[in-house]
Amino acid sequence: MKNTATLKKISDHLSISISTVSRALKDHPDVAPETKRRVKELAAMLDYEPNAFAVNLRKKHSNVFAVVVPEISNYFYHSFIQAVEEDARRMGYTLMILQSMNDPDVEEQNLRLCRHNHVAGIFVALTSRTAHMQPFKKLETVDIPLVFFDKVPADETFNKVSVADYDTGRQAAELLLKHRKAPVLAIFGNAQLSITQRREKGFTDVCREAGTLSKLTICYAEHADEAVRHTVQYFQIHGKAFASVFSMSDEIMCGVLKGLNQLQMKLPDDAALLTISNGFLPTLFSPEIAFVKTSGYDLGKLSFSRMMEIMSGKTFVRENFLASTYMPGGSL
Amino acid sequence: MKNTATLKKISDHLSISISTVSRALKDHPDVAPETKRRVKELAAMLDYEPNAFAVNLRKKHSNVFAVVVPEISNYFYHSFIQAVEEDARRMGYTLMILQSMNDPDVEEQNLRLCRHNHVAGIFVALTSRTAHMQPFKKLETVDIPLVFFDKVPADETFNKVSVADYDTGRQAAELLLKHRKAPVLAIFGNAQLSITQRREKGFTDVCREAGTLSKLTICYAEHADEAVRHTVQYFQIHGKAFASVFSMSDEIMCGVLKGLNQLQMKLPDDAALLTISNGFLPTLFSPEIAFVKTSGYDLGKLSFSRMMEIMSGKTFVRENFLASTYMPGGSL
DNA sequence: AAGCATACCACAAACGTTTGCGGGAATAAT
DNA sequence: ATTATTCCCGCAAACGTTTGTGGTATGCTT
Repeated sequence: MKNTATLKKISDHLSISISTVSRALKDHPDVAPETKRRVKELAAMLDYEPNAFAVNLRKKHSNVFAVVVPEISNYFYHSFIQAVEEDARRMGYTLMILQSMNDPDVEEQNLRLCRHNHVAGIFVALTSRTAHMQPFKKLETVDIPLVFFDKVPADETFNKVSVADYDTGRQAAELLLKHRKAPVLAIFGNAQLSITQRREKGFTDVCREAGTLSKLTICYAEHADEAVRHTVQYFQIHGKAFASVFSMSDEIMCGVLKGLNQLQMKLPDDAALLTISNGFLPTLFSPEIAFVKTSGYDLGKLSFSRMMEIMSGKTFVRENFLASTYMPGGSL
Repeated sequence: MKNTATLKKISDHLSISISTVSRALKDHPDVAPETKRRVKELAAMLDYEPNAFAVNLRKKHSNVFAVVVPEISNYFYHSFIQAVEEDARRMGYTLMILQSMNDPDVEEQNLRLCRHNHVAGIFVALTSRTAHMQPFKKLETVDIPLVFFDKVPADETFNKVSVADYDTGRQAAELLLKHRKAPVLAIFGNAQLSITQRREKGFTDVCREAGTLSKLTICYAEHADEAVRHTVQYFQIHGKAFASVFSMSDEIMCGVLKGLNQLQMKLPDDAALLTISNGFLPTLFSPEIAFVKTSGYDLGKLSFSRMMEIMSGKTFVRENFLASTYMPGGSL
């Protein structure tokens, strides 16, 4: 506590001024090479580290980025954070991770915290119930750069980085058609969400273009157990006529698997299964589930580089999209 | 940027001194009620928030806790962090999450960062390869409280909170015996890890006490695919004589499931399955896998309250243990 | 010898807050 | 009327750093 090294202690010890010590440590041309050497030597010996509080107070901003996500217990956000953290560390920044519990109020509270700590920038994935963008607008007035990812606002004036959901939906449909897996039962998530709408549009567009729209059955499941019900019911109603099931997310996929299990149906012979996933869960089952991979990790890398661009003055607003890739599995 | 409210602005506006404003905002008895009212009113209007940098510089410590884990992509640490984050927020603290990539060097670097940012306290789960405790000792000299969780050091002088691994192992064995599921194939993780050793000891102790040690077969798997191999091989060698499989972790459980699937064996009739888990994965399968739950969430709650105790001066060192609970599932 | 540039360094203000101390005015006690 | 007490409030130092400004040697040019 008492023995933490400061500029003052070094300057006293060397009988030079604080400012000279400060400049010596950052190789300012105004200080003699010999002085620099002595200062650096003593600093190393005392294990000196600049007091972050003082530096921040002086510079008026800190070197921490904030990541605000609806919930941290989510593999997608996990890998996103992982990617951002890697780059942040490399650039000398640290990360502050905040979760909104999918509650707009908590989200706003988190933003206050960010402002309050003068973070260098914020990566945010919106709550599904976030209605007004006012708190975010406020951040721009205090010069805190903002990058939205995954769950992004409709507002045109923000920087956004998101998964190319439409293309991902197309990709999935094309795969199923290529494997001749029609008729198909497609189970999507909450129909209100834009992510659902975009993926569904991509999926159906391909079916329409291929003229197989009549062989497509669509339903929606908000939770895994709802997906179980749909799976069981649709297969029984249609007399097991589906050649495949498409699932929009990990959660739905788990439900489908349980449903098929109840029906005593085996993958991939009794029915094929294709899902969209970030890549962890599908490989746990056997056979492994084929999926179109939306990489949180890649999204993190992209977001970070976008953040850096913004901070370096490239201030034009834009939305970036990230492509998905197919990961084969025994279920298809 | 320019229009952020400060004590000075408020004091100028009200023609009183900065110190009075400061005291008024924190209900210091030395300031008149009427003055307090006016100050608070103006502060609210200007949306004043104290500058965290200045406060920290003055107070010489920040209100952020650090959590240092080997890797964040782990459901157990996830739920731990979740729990800590909840309590931290409630107490006005924020969280800084650092991952060590299971690399002692990165771990040390993270600790430097913590010191450098004068965090209020650190929760740390050690890397599996962390050898020397020197960097941790150093933290105590600068008065940063430390709570180890999950992966804790052997050193007696640290505060530790961990899962009661021995008891958890016992609990699992007792359950299997109670359900008359001997003979049993028990698959553990890396035999070098203390967590493995404690769980195995608990498990075998129960078998020994019950006199069923001869019906117990033990093997070790470092990864999921190794568990697959073991499952397949042991069942074939022993002519499917096992009544049940015990798995020490989620990863092993996934391997066992794949192995049983290859063998065309169905749960729970052809073999029962019991695992130790934090509670997410076992419920994804059907039938759902029975497990003994080691709650990262509960561990987080316990760790936080321990941290608070330490910070409030209860400085005696000790190790706390957290009990596990049985979660029934169709696999047993 | 006078002028001038160069190299090196110290002074001091500023960032915004907290807090010990002291002082003046009003009230109460003697 | 004098002293003691209480109630408010301001002064100023401190936390550790960064940075503009200015100053003093030294060497160099005419």
